[in-house]
Parts: sequence; structure tokens; C-alpha cells
Amino acid sequence: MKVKTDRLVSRFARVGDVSQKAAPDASRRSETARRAILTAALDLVGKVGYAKLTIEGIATAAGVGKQTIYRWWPSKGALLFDAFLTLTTGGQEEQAAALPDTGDLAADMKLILRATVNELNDPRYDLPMRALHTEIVLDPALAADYAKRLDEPLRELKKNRLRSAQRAGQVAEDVDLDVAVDMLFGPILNRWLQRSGPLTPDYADQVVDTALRGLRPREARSCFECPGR
Amino acid sequence: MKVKTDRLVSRFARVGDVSQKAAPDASRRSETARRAILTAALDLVGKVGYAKLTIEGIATAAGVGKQTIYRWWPSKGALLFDAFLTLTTGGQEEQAAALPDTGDLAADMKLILRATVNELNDPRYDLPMRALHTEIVLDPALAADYAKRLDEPLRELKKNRLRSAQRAGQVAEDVDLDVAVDMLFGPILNRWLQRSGPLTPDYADQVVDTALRGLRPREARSCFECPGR
Amino acid sequence: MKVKTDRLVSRFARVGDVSQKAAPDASRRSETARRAILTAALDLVGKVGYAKLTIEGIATAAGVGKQTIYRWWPSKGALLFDAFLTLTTGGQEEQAAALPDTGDLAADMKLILRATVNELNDPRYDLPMRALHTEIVLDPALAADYAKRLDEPLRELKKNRLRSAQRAGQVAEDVDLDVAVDMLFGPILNRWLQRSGPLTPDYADQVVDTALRGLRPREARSCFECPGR
Amino acid sequence: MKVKTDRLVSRFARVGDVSQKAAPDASRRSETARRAILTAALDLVGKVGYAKLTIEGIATAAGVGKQTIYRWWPSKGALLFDAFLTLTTGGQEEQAAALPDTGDLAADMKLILRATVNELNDPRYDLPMRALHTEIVLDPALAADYAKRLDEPLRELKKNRLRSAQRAGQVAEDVDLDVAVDMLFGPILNRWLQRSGPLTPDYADQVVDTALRGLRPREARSCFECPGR
DNA sequence: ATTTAACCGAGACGGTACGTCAAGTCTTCAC
DNA sequence: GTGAAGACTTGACGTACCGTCTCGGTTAAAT
Repeated sequence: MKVKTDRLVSRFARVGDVSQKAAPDASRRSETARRAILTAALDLVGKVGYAKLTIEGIATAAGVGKQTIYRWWPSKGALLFDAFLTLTTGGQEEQAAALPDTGDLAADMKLILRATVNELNDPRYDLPMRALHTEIVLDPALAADYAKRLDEPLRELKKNRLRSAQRAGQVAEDVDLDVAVDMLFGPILNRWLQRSGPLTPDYADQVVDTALRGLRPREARSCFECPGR
Repeated sequence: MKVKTDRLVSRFARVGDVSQKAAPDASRRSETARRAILTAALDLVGKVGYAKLTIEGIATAAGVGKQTIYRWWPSKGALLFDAFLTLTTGGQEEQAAALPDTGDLAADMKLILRATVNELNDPRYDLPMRALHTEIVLDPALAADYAKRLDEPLRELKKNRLRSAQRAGQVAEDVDLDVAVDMLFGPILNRWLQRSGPLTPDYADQVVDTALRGLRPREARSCFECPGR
Repeated sequence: MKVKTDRLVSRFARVGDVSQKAAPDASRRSETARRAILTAALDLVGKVGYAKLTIEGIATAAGVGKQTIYRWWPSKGALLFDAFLTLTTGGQEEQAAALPDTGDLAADMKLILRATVNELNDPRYDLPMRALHTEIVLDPALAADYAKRLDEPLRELKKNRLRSAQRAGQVAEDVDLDVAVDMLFGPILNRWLQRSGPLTPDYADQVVDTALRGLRPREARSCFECPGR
Repeated sequence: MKVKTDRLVSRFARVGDVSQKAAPDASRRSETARRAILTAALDLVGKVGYAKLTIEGIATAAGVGKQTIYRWWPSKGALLFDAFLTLTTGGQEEQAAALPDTGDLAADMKLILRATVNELNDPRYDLPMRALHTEIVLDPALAADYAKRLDEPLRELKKNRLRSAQRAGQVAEDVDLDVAVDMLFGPILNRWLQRSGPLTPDYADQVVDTALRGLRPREARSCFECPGR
């Protein structure tokens, strides 16, 4: 199976509405306004940065009354989340079904992590994603929403790929796949968020290699090569 | 060498002043005011949350004029950073010199990661730390400061411990220690920041075990243990 | 001829519709909605005061769409005027034809002014009437409407009574009746609007007595002017 | 004694501050800002009318923050009142001491009422005064303030003039001077507020003549009561 | 007897202003 | 002569209503 892998998060998000407000009549909702708002939000995050992003600014840029924003989104973070989803999925709900699986786990994972790194380095994604994380760090409700609608679907795909590898004997049976996913993607995300180092494709490769092999030396391996056999 | 390991970050931060402002005469600075401000900032982050933390609030709580804050700190993030350092180091600059090294790498790393988990779960640290990360995500200058004064010293200690293990043949020679540190701590920090799962001591143990062993099955090893030999 | 005199304004207003809007089909107008709106408007003026009276509030209280109000009334003032007329006339157009005329001008005028004072002191009238005057002061169109449909009919009745007194030799021939009416009712209305003093029946009597007699002392000059005797 | 009589209200108002807010430190108050606000308020009432007068508009026009208005005035009416006082008294507290007293009561009163009429017809006073009355009608607190600081001082002067006439035997001993003042000025104010007729100097004269003489015919009764008969 | 056009309740929409809060600057007073 | 106190301008907040505009659903007049 073939999948475009230049974007990762982008292709696996579930679109929906984060609003919890006491229900306005959604059937009367103006789709025009909705799109204008989400577009304006993304534009502005890119232009002025999240710290200076204001609801008023978004409303003005979108040619919309403030109330129309407050009516449909409970917080700036929720709006940003929706805007981000629109960005990543183009507003469509259909999802790619799987990550690449060529049989070569290391190669596939490198492809995937490099795609992630690419995305995180793309300014079009970097800024809104940082903004989103700013809110997630402090707002558990938004974090839960993020987990359910972005993180978990993706994580499931990643676990599926690893499970397939497990079946193929390329991953140990007793490895917790959640931990495995964390070990592969945690370092990347962390370096990106904290800027604790350069976020390069090489780094992605290193993480994959190290995670697969483990930190310990492979005494076993020397044994494997044992000529006496 | 013995080190108390119930706190980690707390014990290894370098205290300093993040201010970049055109220098007011620091010799005239009121130490009383400085301490009152930092204490008030921490108190308030805990009480009202970072989103509602205001300079005015801090000034009032500290019994200080707003100007006194603006004079000495360039941003809320910088003030928060200082406050955080005061919290973690108690304002003293002496640093513990090393992480525990009993010779048992797995055990030592579990100790360290559990300490980290503890700290992240302690509300006294959790809230200010989240607040700090909110700022770091968006503010590269603060991120650099954070890297230099908190992350790097700690990372050096961690790398030292791993280097020692490398010398002892417990870590492969060709492992990049930065990557190794990221693989151990990245998952923890990430799970904490995104709340993508429960942050327990068990999880810390799992991370250590998985990181050391690697994801791949150890055919080799089974061979090593091969009874037929 | 006998007339109930405990209410004054109430009994002499001409009911009508102040609307000037491009004609909606009045034949289809819902009488239910109209009444509900006028009633709700009066209720709300009493409950929340004119300053906080809103079209939306009236619509909600009347169980009516906002458009139904905007369709039939051009302004809040106009609506209030209609509501006020409904209050004072009970929606009927028949009018009492005359003020009391017992032959005793002073007594009759006192009766009338006391009735006016009563009405102005009745909270059911006081609040809506004040509200109406708020609009009249600033809106000449509404003032004209008020003049034509409330003030002038009443003024005509008052002038009729005075004219009858003039014929009976109780009012000087050369007195301008409009001025006379102003002198009798102006003080009352003014004291009510500006609350420049207590608005009592006694005050009404004083005004009548003083207006009839004039400010000047009488005996001296009247005798002085009777040289032939 | 001579007094300029082309303005009346203007010359007898007591300047003060209507504010009841929990005390900001008035000693630190910016006189510049205060003046700019009052001036802008008057300008705008004239330009856009009271209905469209907004705090925001005043703040902008005055080059002042909204808070500076909210800090010092409790309501738009109170601000308007202060602005109006500034207009009428030029901000000075010294007051003219008396109304004209030539000995000829009718002439003096006509002078005074004509001055009042003049003022009410002057657009510079008309609009702010109407605006002020709009608020007074609904707001008893403001009405009280108005009474105390504008109406009463003026009324006292008027009563003084009448008292002097009383002493001179030109006004009956038993006339209540408050009623007398109301009868002279009430008609004027009322006609102005309700626009129930043209407000001309002639009208002022008529009011004076009618009020002094009374409505009743004189000769008949005065002779009738003549003791010499 | 059915069309058809208007009114009706409802309420989303683009706006304006509200009154509040805090940011960051500037001035004044007291120690 | 520093620092608390706090007034100042600025600008965004989130709310309340404005007056306009659909949207279905009655409902009464005209087919």
C-alpha cells in the first residue's frame, strides 16, 4: 500500500467541532462565516504570532461580528484547534487508512519520522501548532479534545504499523506499543517544542535506529556471529 | 556518591537573572522587593493559574509598585522563569554534582525518571512548570535561556551518567548520548505536557527498560542463552 | 355634565398608529401580537425602567419575533407612545367630550389639576410617561405626534372650559387662553419632570388660586382705580 | 444694580463634581484630561446629538482613555451635567449676586424671561440642555444634583427679586414665592421641552403680564369688594 | 380547494458600544 | 533618590442590543 508521506499529522486528523456551548441552532449556521473565521485565524497566527492573536482581529479580518465567533467557539484555543484541523485535513473527514508498510520497519519509521520533522519545520504548520500547544499545556479540556481527535487516531495508525512489525517478528512481543510510539515520537516533539536542538531528518533517523536497537550493546550479536556454529 | 533523588530539576538549576533591559543600577536593587515579587508570582500561578496571572496582581500581592517589576524583568515569562528557579533551587547557586551511579544503569535511570515523574506530578511544580513551558513554546529567547540555564546543565549530568555506563560497557559505544537522553526523558515530558496518558512511576520503568533493550527482539540473545551450546 | 375626574390624560387621548413605515398589509396584522407587544412594553418599562428597556426584551416578553416589532413601529419611542395610549385609553377611541363645568371656575380647575397630579403620582403612569417624555425631549417628530394626538385634544378641552369661564365673566376677555393653560399646567408638569418639589393636591390648589388672582396685590389698586365712588 | 441679562442659567450655576465613585485620588487628577473630556462631550452633543453620544466617542475625541472617564464620572448624565456647567459658568465659581431690580417688576421679569427664552433658543445651549433633561427625567439622583446645583441657586435669586417686589407692595403678601416662580418659568420651560408652541420673547412678555395680573377680570370684583360701598 | 403571498416565531448575522481589565509608561509623594 | 502608589493611554475582553436578514410554519386572500 502506498501513501503520500510528505505530510503526516495533516492526513490523519478527524474534523469536528470542539464547541461545548449551549446549543445554538447549528442548522442555521453560516458556512461562509465559519470558513472565513478559520482562514482568518490561520492567516493571523502566521502574520502576527499567537501572542498577538485576538478574537477582535480575527473577526475583523474575517469580516464577521465578534459574536459569531463567541457563538460557535468556547475559547481561542478551540477556535485555533478547528482552524488547525481545517489546515491539516482541508476540511475533509476521509482519512488515509494506514502508514507505509514495506516490510522494512526501520525504513518505514524513518520515512514517517522524517515526514513529521518536515511538517514541524514548515512555517505554515509550525506557528499554528505551537500556538495550539500553548493552549494544550494549560487547558486540560482542550488537551483531551486534542488527544481524542488528533493524537489518538494517529497513534492508532502508528501502533498498527508496529503491531504489523511485531507479527513479522521485527518488534519484541512484550514491548508496550504505546511506550514504543512515545519513544519514537516523544524525542522529536520535545526537541521541537523546547528547541533543545536542531530538528533534522538525520536526527529522525538516529532516533529510529537507537530506539530499535536499544541503548545496550549487543553481546548477543557477537555470539550470533560466532564462527563456531 | 549519594544524592537525594526525590527531586530532580529542582536540584540542578543555575540561578541567575534573565533580564536583558538596559541596566538599572543593580547595586541599589531592593532584595526584599525582589524576593516578594518572585514569591508572589509563584503563589499566584498556583492560585489563579497562569492564564489569569497578571503583573498588576503580582505587584499588589507583593506590596510593590508595578514599575519595580517592569524595571527588573523584561516579560512575564522571564519573571516566571526566575520565580521558577527560586522555587527549584531555593535561591542557592550551589549545585549537586552528579546523578546516582550505583553501577546498575537500569536501576539508576529508573530512580532518576521516577524522580522526574514525581516532580511533574507535584502540583507545586506542575503549575509553574506548565506556565513556563507555555512561554517557552512561543518565545525562542526564553527557550534559549531555559536551555542554557536549566536544560543543559541537567542534560550534562544525565549524559555523564550515561557516559559512565558506556565506559562500563552497559551502553553501546556508538550511541549518541543526546539522542539517548531524549529517548529517556522525551516520552515523559511529552506525556506530561500533552496529558496523553497517566504519568506513573511504572511508566518511567517501562520507558527505561524499553529504551535500554530496544524495540527489536533479541534473537541473538536467545542464541546466547542457547542451552545446546 | 358630569365626568369622572380621577384620571385626566387617560380619558382624552386619541388612539392611533404612529407608524410611518412603507405600508405592510395592515389587514393581515395579528391583533394578538400587537396587544402582546404593547402590554409587554408597558410591563417592562415598569419593571426594568426605560433605560434598560430593549426591543429584544419586549419581543421575548411578548413571545414575538423582533421583526414583528420592527415591521410595525419605527422607533422605540413610537412603540412606547402606542403602549402609553393603550394604557390611558384602554384602546378605545371614544372620548369624553368635556371637562367638568359647575360654574365655579376655581373649584373645577382644582378638580382638574388635582386629577393631573394624581395621575402623575401613580406609578403605573409615572414611569411610562417619563419614558415618553425622555423621547419627546429629543425627538421633534415624536413631539409633534404627541402634540397632535395627546396634548392638543386635551388643551382644546381645557381652553373650552376657560372660554366658558370667559363668557361667564370669570376670566378676563384679553387673556390668551393658551397662555392661561400653560400657566395652570406648566408648573405642575415641570415640578413633576424635574422633581423640583413635592407634587401634592395642595400645590395644585395653590397654583389655581395664584393663577386666577395673579401675583399683584388687589385691594390697593382696585380701589385706587375706583375714583368715582 | 446692573447685570448682563442676555444669559440667565449660564450665570448662576455652581460648579462642582457630581461624582460619587469610590474615591480615586483626586489630587492626582489630570486637569488636562478633565477639560478635554468636558469640551469633547459638549462638542459631540452638538455635532451628533445626544442619542448618538457615546462614551467611546467622547474618549476618542478628547484623546483620552475610556477608563479616565469611567474613573471620574458615574454616568453619562453626570458627565454631561459637568460639561454643561463648564459651558454655562466657564468653570468659574463666582456667581452674579442678583437679578436686575429697577423697581419695575414687570419690566424686570420680562427682561429675565426673555433672557431665558434666548438661552433656550440658542443651539449651543439647546442641545446639551435637552440632553441633560433627558437624563434628569429618568434619574432622580441626577435630578437632585441638578436641583441643588443649578435650579435652587437660580430659584433663590428669582425669589429674592420677587421678595423685593413684595416689600415694595408690588406682589401680594400671601403669594407663595415658589409657586410664583413656577408660574413664571414653568410655562416657558414646558413649551421648550415639549415644543408645544413657538418660544418667543412675546410669549415671555405675555406670561409675565398674565401671571402678574391673574386670569380673573379686575374691575368688577375689585369694585365689588370695595369697602367704601 | 388549492395556490400564493404575507405575517409570524425564531434567531443567526455584521455591527457598535458597553463597562472592565490589564499592559506598559509616566508622575508624585514619602521615607 | 528609590520605590509604593496610582493615574494615564491603549487596546482587547466578553456581553448586550441594534436593525437586517433568512428560515420554516401557519394563515388568509386570490385564484
